[in-house]
Amino acid sequence: MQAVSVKVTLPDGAVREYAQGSTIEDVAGSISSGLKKNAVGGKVNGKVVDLNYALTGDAAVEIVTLDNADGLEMYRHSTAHLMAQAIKRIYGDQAVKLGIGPVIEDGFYYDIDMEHALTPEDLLAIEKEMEKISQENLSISRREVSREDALRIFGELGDPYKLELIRDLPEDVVLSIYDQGEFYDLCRGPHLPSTGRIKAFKLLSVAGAYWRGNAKNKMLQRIYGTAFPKKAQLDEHLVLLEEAKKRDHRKLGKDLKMFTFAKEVGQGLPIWLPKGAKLRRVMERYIVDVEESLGYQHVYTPVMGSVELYKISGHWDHYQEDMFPKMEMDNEELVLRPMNCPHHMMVYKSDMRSYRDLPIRIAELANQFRYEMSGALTGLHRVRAMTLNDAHIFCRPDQIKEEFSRVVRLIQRVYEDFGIKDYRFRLSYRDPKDTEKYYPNDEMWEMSQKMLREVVEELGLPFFEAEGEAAFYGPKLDVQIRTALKKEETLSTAQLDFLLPERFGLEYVGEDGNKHRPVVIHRGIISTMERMTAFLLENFTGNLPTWLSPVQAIVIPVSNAFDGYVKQVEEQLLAAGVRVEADYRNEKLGYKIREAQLEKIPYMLIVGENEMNSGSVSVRKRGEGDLGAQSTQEVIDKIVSEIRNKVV
RNA sequence: GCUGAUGUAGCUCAGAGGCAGAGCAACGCACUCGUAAUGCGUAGGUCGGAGGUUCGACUCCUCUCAUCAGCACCA
Repeated sequence: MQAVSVKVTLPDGAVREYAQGSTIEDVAGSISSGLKKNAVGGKVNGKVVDLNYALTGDAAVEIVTLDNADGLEMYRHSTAHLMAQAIKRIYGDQAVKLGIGPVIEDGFYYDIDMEHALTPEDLLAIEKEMEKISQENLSISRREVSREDALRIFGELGDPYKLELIRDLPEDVVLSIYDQGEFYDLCRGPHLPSTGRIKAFKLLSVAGAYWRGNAKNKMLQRIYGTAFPKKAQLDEHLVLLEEAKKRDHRKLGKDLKMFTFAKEVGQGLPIWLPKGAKLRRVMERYIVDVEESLGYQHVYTPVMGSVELYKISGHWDHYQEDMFPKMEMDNEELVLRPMNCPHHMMVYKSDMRSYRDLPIRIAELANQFRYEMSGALTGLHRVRAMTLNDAHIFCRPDQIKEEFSRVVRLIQRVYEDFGIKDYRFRLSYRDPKDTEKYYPNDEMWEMSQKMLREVVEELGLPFFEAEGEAAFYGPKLDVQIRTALKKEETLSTAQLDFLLPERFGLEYVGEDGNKHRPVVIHRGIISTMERMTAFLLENFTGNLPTWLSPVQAIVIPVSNAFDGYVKQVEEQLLAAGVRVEADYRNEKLGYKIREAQLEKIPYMLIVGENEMNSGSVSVRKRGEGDLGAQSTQEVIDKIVSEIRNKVV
């Protein structure tokens, strides 16, 4: 009797036959010996599997090697297991309880629970042990177990976290355990065929992490690491991490004298130094001008408000803990405002509104204060005192779409002027399971989320969706960016709100003479001045476009003999509206150039005898170097036009 | 807020139970200079703060503050 065979379709479309029970390794080997050597697993009908996975029926099969994303993921996952095994060997099987150990972007982590607090030195010892286990080249194999067996096995091991995971898995899920030498772990897999395949890895840090991401649970120790198939790739990655640190706005902000913090002033309270204040002023003028040209009306409202105001809005219920505590004066209770919406509601309410008046766009560069938890504070990204480029658009329901699209166009225009290219739109919905956090009105939520989604789809914006990221009063369209250290943050936001108009009893008189309720769109374009500054510094590594640079040009004499001419050039530039400095210090030219370069000033204008005699300056442009002598007037015209056109 | 690490001159960092160190920056003097660091000199510190152990603490212990990483939070 002939053995049953299975038909395997390869990625190039070729169909081959194999005996039933053939493994991925067999398939790879039948294609080429090189592929067999490089294969670490396979993809069967789109599902990633182990190398020794046996084919039971006809299937589309792809060989997974370390050169593709699936292979790299397996590699890192197996490295996480390798680390767990090493830790158990060093600290004892019973002493170490394992949580979860997933693959993440650029690496992996494993959450563990143990008495001993791991230090950076311990990580080195763990790495050593990992290397040893890799040398041992233990084979990694999968076995499937029943739920009862799994509970028994991890019960005997005394691992409460794995037991909890098993209990929470759906009934119909196939449980599997991966073995490598004496070590085994509950895992869906797949994994590399053996520990010897793991060549280059590094444990990066250890930090606390709540079990299952819940602050009410115990805090475990999370060890982060990364792994690459080749040592050279690992080294390159580590260099990139170092480079990223140099782009950190906290470092650049200090080096470029943009901002500082002082214990004496308080945690998370930024002090804008002259250079940073200049950048901020440029941004503020820019955005106010743009907004006014688009029909926004700027207002000023106080940085404090009565608790009553926030009770009406609902902020008091939701965010009381995150506000600076109330001050009781006379018969009033006041708080530093954490948000400006309620104040702007009162701007709307200050007058009778007709349907003809709408939309009304109320804007403010609004200073606000939030008691961010100490651990959340990060440079200018998260602060306790901030100025938001805030606005509230009050419109009729039939105007939502148009107003929303205007906001999106404004975001795009501003991003173009600021040279922001790398961002993603996120539609932020409520988490329907979280009834605590979101205003309970299913109908309102469903309507506003649907409406927002339709608007965004109609605009043809690429977007992704995120549950549980909405504001308590409504869904948001957020613009997500990444910091130098690859953390995702929201820069711009536009939010659809049916709730606050309700709570504040906002009205307008419609065409029909009856009272109607307007809708509010909350929006921030350049975010807070603080966050945008942080972002720009990182985005440009401090090399701000000329129109945003605090100092746009510096005039440098070859020696003090030309100070008079320097003064003359400086005044010409000043008169043309260029932010200019001159370096009259008695130093060598090379020295002054170096300093100006480190300050990242876009234009250095160098003058000596030749320039003085010909009414010219030698231009040294940031990033381009010495451009030679040019007539002073021409150079000024060029700089002015670059500023005017916001060249980035 | 939680877990851990760190805190020494303006900056970057070394050191260590027995007199506190370097480079850069600052200041002074000389050099008057042509595209990323001229030379010499001077000054600069309650070693984050408080308490304790000790004959003696920057060093060891406790507490506290700040910073950093991560978690949680982010209207």
